[in-house]
Amino acid sequence: MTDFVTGSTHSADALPVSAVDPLADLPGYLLRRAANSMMAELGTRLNAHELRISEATVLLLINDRTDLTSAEIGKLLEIQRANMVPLLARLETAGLIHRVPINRKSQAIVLTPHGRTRLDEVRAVTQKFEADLLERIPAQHRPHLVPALQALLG
Amino acid sequence: MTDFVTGSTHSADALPVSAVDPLADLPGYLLRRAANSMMAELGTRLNAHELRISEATVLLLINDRTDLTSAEIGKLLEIQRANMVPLLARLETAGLIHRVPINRKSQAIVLTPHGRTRLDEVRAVTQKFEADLLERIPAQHRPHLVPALQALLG
DNA sequence: TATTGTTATACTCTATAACTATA
DNA sequence: TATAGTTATAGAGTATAACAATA
Repeated sequence: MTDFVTGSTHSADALPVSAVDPLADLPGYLLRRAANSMMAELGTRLNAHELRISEATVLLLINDRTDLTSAEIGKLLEIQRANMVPLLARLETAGLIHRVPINRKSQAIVLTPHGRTRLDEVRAVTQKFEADLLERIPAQHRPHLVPALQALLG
Repeated sequence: MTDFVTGSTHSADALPVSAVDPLADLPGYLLRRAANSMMAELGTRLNAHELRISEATVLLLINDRTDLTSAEIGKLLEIQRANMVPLLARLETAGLIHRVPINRKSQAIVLTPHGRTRLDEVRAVTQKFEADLLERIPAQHRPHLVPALQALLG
């Protein structure tokens, strides 16, 4: 059998992970491995819609807002101002967003009609993904994940 | 005040994160953000010891084992065989590991005496880091984090 | 035939410094 | 003075294809 996440092929009756990998009980290490696995999975699903995770995240954040600037999106998503430039350029080239001048210095990033349609696809993908992710977690631990992760963010 | 993890400067009495960031309740999104924040923090701490996270992880895994090959380390840590090459080259150049031939095809990766000394430093850093990470999580959620993350790995 | 170690390459995310134009 | 948008660049992690040598 092949593991859904890791792709490893240990049999089900093998020793616990920690016996073969002494790091497998460390929360920080697990956090990185789990995030990498889950983001690889999400990336694959979004790739079918020709979007990167960062691009889909921007679409979800903008939604119907018409007041967000590039710098504000970056702050909310923890993306450097400089790194927003190529990201938004790709979304603009794909016809998913357009720029509405606020003044001569700032411009709002707004979804185009096509962008709104694509956002509906993104929402379907991410909702399915989030549901699948939660289903992998045993019920008794499930309600604790979001609060625990939020605590790590401050 | 500046947040330990995110570096953001929202005041303590601000609206809940989900009010300003509609993604803040999604477990997958939180998983990525939390992992990024924590790994940035760990990276900074290890940087003081001139080690990357991946390098420190390899040292922790090898420990006192003398039977691990590059390919096996890669499988355990989910690092591609090809990406192990520069990683081990850096550790070898730094005098932390050396290679012991197993046969004419394979070679074991083993810590040097200096590597063992540096591993002790790494262990101190990572144990402190893991403890700090857990302390950030409210007590009622704390015991659920590791099992939940392990479930995401398979 | 399958695996080990390796080279080469490329993509993504992330980070910093610096510049301009405007608030 | 501070901020918005941008350019350029670099570091780090990750991924694939391909090769020679050996199990």
